[in-house]
Amino acid sequence: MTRKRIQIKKIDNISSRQVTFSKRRKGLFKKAQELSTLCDADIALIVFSATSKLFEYASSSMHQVIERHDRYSAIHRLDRPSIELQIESDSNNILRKKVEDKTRELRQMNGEDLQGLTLQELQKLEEHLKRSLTNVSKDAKFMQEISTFKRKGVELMEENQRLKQVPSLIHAHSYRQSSESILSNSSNLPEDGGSNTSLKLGLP
Amino acid sequence: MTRKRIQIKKIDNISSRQVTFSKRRKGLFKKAQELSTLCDADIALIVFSATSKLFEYASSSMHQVIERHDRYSAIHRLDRPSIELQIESDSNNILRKKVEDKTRELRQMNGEDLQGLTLQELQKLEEHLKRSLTNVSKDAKFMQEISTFKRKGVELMEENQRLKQVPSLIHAHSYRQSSESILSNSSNLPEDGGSNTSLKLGLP
DNA sequence: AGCTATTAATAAGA
DNA sequence: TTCTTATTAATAGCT
Repeated sequence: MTRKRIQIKKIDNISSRQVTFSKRRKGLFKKAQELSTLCDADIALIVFSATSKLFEYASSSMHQVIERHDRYSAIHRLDRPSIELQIESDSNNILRKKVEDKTRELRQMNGEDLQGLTLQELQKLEEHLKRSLTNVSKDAKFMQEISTFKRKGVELMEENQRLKQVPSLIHAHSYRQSSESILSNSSNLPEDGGSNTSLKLGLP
Repeated sequence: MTRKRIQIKKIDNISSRQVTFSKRRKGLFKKAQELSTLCDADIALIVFSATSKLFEYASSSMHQVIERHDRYSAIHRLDRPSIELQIESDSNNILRKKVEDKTRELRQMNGEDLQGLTLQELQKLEEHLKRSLTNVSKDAKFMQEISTFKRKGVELMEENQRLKQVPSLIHAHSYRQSSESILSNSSNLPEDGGSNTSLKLGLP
């Protein structure tokens, strides 16, 4: 991926090997992090350099991923040092549980991962989403109306400016007429939707 | 690295997320093994998908690397407790940020905390919620149907049991009649909703 | 699963 | 180590 294609075999020259190690290690960790973020994956990456220096990355916690891995690979015989577990199980564990919970909640709000829910829970979720949708739709509609009003305001001000440059003799007459034509023109607002908008102004 | 630059955040669309996961996972594993070969590093990489499937790579043996990692961090914890603290607070901060992000996302999914969003973002959220609601409603309806069918099944079996104790002379006659009365009775299913249920059975 | 237009990573060199 | 740059490698959006 550079000036020249290279063969994937151990780099002979020690200093180039070290340079390459730094660069590629950085790239590898970045990729791991990106995969974790993009795809909601739980990742642990452990790298020992040829000189036995440790570099590590874990999307959640190293211990957690390793534990999970041990559990997953059915051949787990020795328990991890329990002291570390005790220590870890402080604020970190609480936070991790929070992240887990919220992640699940979000997935369910997205309509994924529903198979664990009872019918009642599903119906509650459905109601919840309906309420959320109502809120969001109301806001979206409101913002749409606001932008329409803003546009109208600009049009009126421009019209106003033009009229101020007209000789004062016919000023009153043409002002009234032009304004009316604008108002009756491009009005996309529903009749009652627009009429009570002022009432909503304080809320959303 | 492609047709378009992407933001590094969780991919909304499920199938794109899965596709990206496969592609990038493959890339990540390749990079890990290249680094291992080129620089003589000892590497372990553990990846759990969002659906909890395990993928792993180890340049030597997974167990060996994990053991080595545990030894290393144990030793360095004794030597320099500050490193451990540093790592702790780092991951703590990351977790805290995660909780924060997900909390905000959830609030917005609930229709709260919307004032920071643009009209476009609001409309996207609205669409998102509509899609979620559709998913959830579909699931809920499906489960409702399932439970209706289950109930009917129980009724039919009970009826069946009773009929088996009736003298065989009038057996065929009463069985047919009674079954029909049950079927035409408490059916709350919409006509078309019920008709294609068999097609959905494999999916949810 | 493939195919490319693009972006991202990085080998060399400074 | 860091920066720059010429190239190669990875991959996002499509089909």
